[in-house]
Amino acid sequence: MNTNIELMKALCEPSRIRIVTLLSERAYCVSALATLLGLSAPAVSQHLRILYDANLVTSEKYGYHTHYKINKETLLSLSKAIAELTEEKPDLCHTNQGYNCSAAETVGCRTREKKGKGDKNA
Amino acid sequence: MNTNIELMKALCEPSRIRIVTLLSERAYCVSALATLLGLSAPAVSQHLRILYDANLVTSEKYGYHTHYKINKETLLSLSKAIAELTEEKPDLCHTNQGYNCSAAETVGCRTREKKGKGDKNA
DNA sequence: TATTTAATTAAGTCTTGACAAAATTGATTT
DNA sequence: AAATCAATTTTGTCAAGACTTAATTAAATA
Repeated sequence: MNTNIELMKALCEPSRIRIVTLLSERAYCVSALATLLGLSAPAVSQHLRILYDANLVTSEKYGYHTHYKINKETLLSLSKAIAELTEEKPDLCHTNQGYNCSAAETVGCRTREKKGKGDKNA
Repeated sequence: MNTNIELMKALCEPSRIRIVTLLSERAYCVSALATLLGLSAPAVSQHLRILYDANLVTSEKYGYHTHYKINKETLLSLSKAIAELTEEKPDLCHTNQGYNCSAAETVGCRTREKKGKGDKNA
């Protein structure tokens, strides 16, 4: 079993997300992925090792090649975990390790500005 | 709008996953999160900036404090995108940028070993 | 207006990890 | 067995980014 943090950490890297996306369409061998991604085979192999350890892909050897596939079960469990973050929870306000943040009454407010949006210069 | 890669990159950091998990239970101000996570307020603020830019959280000022909440819409869209990776796709084998990996016939196989599992020593 | 408080930004350090190149492993084929 | 080929592991470099402290900003209250 994997924690969601392990899964997210494994998936967080752009190249690895691309690998998983490619593997969601079909199985590929290492050198195929390397060509498609424009990376060296060792680099891809290292990414696959991380995805494999996180149970996000499976591998099988066929002659010279090793084919990698996504592990749908793990991806679905991650998807579910993320969706569950949006579900209503019981109010744990006072039980949270001694920290009791004052309530969020609706008073005047001003939201944070997006970085780099708007006030570029004049 | 955010690409899934942007979202995953924003979420990939352990502290940020913990922040989102905490915010999934209730809104918190920056200093509350800093206390709960054992980090400095600037560190938390920087994480929140990244989550905010990725549309994963929203913020509102209440008096001295700024309350942060998760953005359920974005989390659900990410959850959906991950689930969609597991859906069957049409075979794109030959259209993949010129790379035509040989088919994956079922032959003898041997799977990769988990790192650190098993052969620790004698 | 001066003071106080929370949050943000800036500056600098230090760790992590992505990548390439080289060396190694393991298996297939002649 | 020797040659060949894909994949992995090893080694080293370099950049990205997480974090702290210090400085700054912005708002609320006296």
